[in-house]
Amino acid sequence: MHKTSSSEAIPKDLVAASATPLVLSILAKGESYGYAIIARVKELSDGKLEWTDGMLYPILHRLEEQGLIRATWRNAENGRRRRYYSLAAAGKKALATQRAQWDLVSAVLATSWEQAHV
Amino acid sequence: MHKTSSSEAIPKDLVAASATPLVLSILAKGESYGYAIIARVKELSDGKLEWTDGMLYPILHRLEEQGLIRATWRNAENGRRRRYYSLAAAGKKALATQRAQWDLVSAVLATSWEQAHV
DNA sequence: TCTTGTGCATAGAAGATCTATGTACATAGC
DNA sequence: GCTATGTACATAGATCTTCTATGCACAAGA
Repeated sequence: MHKTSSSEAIPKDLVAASATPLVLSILAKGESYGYAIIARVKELSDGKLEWTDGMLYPILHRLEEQGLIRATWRNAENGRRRRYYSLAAAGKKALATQRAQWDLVSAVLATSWEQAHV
Repeated sequence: MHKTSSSEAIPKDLVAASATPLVLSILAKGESYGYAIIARVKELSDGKLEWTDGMLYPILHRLEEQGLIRATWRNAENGRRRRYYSLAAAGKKALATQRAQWDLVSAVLATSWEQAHV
């Protein structure tokens, strides 16, 4: 999968801010691997969020390095080699923290929007 | 106001992603100026979000350059010179767009969290 | 006159992102 | 058995952003 650009895109900073909690929460449901995670994000967002593999892998590597997720190589039924990721204990905690932070900021925005009658 | 660091902070990327819509929505309620915006953010977040002036002004300059907000120098009652900002028409539109984008991403996260039983 | 608080400003270090590009192999079609 | 396509992972480094550190100015109070 080598895709480029797209129109009406979600701003980069928003994608960046949501990427980590989204990956963690997907893995919280059970182990998965790169391509499947991208497909899952697309599915969850009704096709509105389309990640590229090039942006996901660095995130996975970073999360692994931070000890939030664990990875193992395994062979899929179809004969392909895949790197399966699963949530580590630290990742579970991080997910809870990040969710709280996201909710906090969302609440602040909601209040401000309300008062501005957006 | 020259403040440094803080503990248990909201991640930078989340602050960055929320900063623009937050500033726009504050200005949507009526014109304001740098220091007051910072105070308003602190108030809205119950003290949990504390922006520094150093991070806000570049954002204001960028938004002005993008034509989303307008600025004028004026003297406050206290004799101080202040730069008052107000929302431009383009800013109103941008705010609506950004709100929709934030809500979309929030919904995706919410779905994923729900399924993961976070 | 010193300190504190208000108020705006910016250079540039530091850091993050992600595009472009690469490899590899399975499968299907011809 | 050749080619195209899709799956799957990987990463260098250009590019862009962010924000810390620092500066200026002035009012007011001590």
